[in-house]
Amino acid sequence: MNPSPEPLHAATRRPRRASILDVAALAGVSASTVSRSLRGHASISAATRQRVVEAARELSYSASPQASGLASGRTHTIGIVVPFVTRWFFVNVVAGAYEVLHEAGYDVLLYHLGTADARDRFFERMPLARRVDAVLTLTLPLTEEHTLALRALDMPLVTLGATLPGVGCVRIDDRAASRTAVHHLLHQGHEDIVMIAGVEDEREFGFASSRQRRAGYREAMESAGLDAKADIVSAETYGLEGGAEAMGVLMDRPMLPTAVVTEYDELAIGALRTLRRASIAVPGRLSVVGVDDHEMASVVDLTTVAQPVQEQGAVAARLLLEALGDTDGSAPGEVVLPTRLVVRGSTGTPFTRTP
Amino acid sequence: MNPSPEPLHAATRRPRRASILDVAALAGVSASTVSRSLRGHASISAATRQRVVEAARELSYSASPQASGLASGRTHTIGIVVPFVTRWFFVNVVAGAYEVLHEAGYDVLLYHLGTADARDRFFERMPLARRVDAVLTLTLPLTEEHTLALRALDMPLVTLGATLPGVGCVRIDDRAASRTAVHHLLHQGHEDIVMIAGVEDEREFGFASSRQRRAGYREAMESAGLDAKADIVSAETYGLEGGAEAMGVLMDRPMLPTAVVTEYDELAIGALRTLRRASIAVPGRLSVVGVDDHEMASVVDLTTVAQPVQEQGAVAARLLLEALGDTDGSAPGEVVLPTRLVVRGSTGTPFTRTP
DNA sequence: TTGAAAGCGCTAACAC
DNA sequence: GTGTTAGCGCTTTCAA
Repeated sequence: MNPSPEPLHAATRRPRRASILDVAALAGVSASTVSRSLRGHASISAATRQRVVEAARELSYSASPQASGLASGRTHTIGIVVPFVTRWFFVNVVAGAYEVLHEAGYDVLLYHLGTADARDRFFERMPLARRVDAVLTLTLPLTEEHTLALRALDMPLVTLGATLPGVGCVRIDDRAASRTAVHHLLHQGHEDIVMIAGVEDEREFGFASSRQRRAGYREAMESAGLDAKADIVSAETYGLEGGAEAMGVLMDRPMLPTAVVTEYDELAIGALRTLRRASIAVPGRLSVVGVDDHEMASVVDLTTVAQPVQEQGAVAARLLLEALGDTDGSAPGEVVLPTRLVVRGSTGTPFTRTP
Repeated sequence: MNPSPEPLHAATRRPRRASILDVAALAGVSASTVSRSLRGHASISAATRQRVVEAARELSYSASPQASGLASGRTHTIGIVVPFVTRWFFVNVVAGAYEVLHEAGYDVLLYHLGTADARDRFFERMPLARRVDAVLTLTLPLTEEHTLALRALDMPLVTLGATLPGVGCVRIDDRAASRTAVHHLLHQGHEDIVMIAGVEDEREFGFASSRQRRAGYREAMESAGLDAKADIVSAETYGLEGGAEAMGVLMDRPMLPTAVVTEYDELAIGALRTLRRASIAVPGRLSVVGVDDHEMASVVDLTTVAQPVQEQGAVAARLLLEALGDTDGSAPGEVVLPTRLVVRGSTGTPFTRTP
């Protein structure tokens, strides 16, 4: 083994990256001219710019974001704050936003705020300050203090899946989505329709969308004159396992409903697992419908109300870029994207004891 | 509508964030003392530090990462480079790494390099330079030029799922994982075992793990004296749809094998969807086994070889932190994590025409 | 159209 | 222990 892994033709060590001065020297101009040329300022002669660009290429120069950020006050970075980094919905929203932001030259700084405590700490210390130019928050249950801290940042802000007064927002109509799911079951003749909804811990998981979807379920039941039958089982944990357990709870009851609607697909998928293991026929004995159109919905043949996920991320990103362009804080819009029912094999006519 | 959304009690506008000088003034010390106190330098009297910390809290001061980065040469940011942002494996690796890095005070900058072109552009412009302190690359097929550019960065580097000579690496034994899957089928009496593997485009998807898993399959078949039957079908696209289509291709052949092993679970899950739609019994007519233990594997009852995913991310992150601590470039280790067979309901004894 | 000079907000080397 | 003095590598007035 060679104790010194460096080649002996020294000078190769730490090939200090070229600075703006190196480029300036090579192009025979001043640093300011380099700066302006490279950022496409109008007031630079084509010839000069040409020389500068070539010099920069020659030295593989690109400006230090740190330095230019410090000098200009812009970071060219967007912060995205998510409650779950691994869940299908969030992952896809981030992916959608990422593409748009990256295209526009922005880097993405990801913050994962999985617990209410993490959120409290985060908004207290506000690591976003001076690190990003704008913020996208996903579906986070925010307290008064959180939103105040966010506003104090005084930078473009867009929320996704949750509304904040006066803040740009992208979402679907969660109530309508939920109603659509229930209506589908009603049309098939179901009356005993129970909802499996997400964790019911306001501080930790108080997602606005969750409240809305629960409300949508109740509305649909009510408008069908089935208020008395409306019944919501809350999952104990987020995701698949939560749905699986909730279905177990439902099965322990004396009477099984004929249909279940879930707040989101992962709950439905978990429920389907429990049903399969218990050999309960779907949709023969029980129909199941979700909301999302999760990638795996097609695999388990789940009927669901599809929402555009990557697109929501993309739209949110564009809203942010728009706000970043304006100097005046033009009215931040609210964009509501459409959902649509996707009928698959997990729903059918209700089970009856004596057909 | 109020045309001026600002409160009239002016002065609230843009409450310039406190700088280190403000804190220094309030605490009655110099800027350097503030800097040292806040970063826990040893040579500061407890009393002074106390005063500084309080002053900082009072003004909700926290250092600008831009400025401190520029001055110190460290960014307190780690770059993670992934080929897919939405795929289960990558998402979970990122999540595992994120927790560890975040805990250690590092921010995470995410780069998505979905196509070979994107990779070429990325490594040419190297936006990582001066933006991060260390880099974690996930399973990327890297060309000579890419790795050179990466090395020229001269910062700690760890790869996950792919080995790079002289670079720290975290992975599983992909060949062994694949062999385990095949052995499981062999033990059940299968001989007609076909592999469904990922896209076979070296430039775009030439993942090392893919090559290794294919090799493992061949080895296992060979050591069972079944070389002649070894047969690999490559998917056309990455993920579920790829597996679904590949299974379709397989079904169009005159003879269906009795078992299929896939390179990773999403392919297996896609294959299962195709099989269900074609009403081909699993495992009655065909057994299916994957590699990963994807979250959904339990839902579709898929037998698979489990690998620890978040843990791989966490281990990689720790390797990075270690390298960041050392001043000498101590030998970057290679960590190989164990896999284990998880038997579920998608595998069974081979189908025979005349039982 | 270009250059000189003054920072951006911090940290680090050197004094004391 | 603590303060002083230089920068880190850019952008941005302000002049020319």
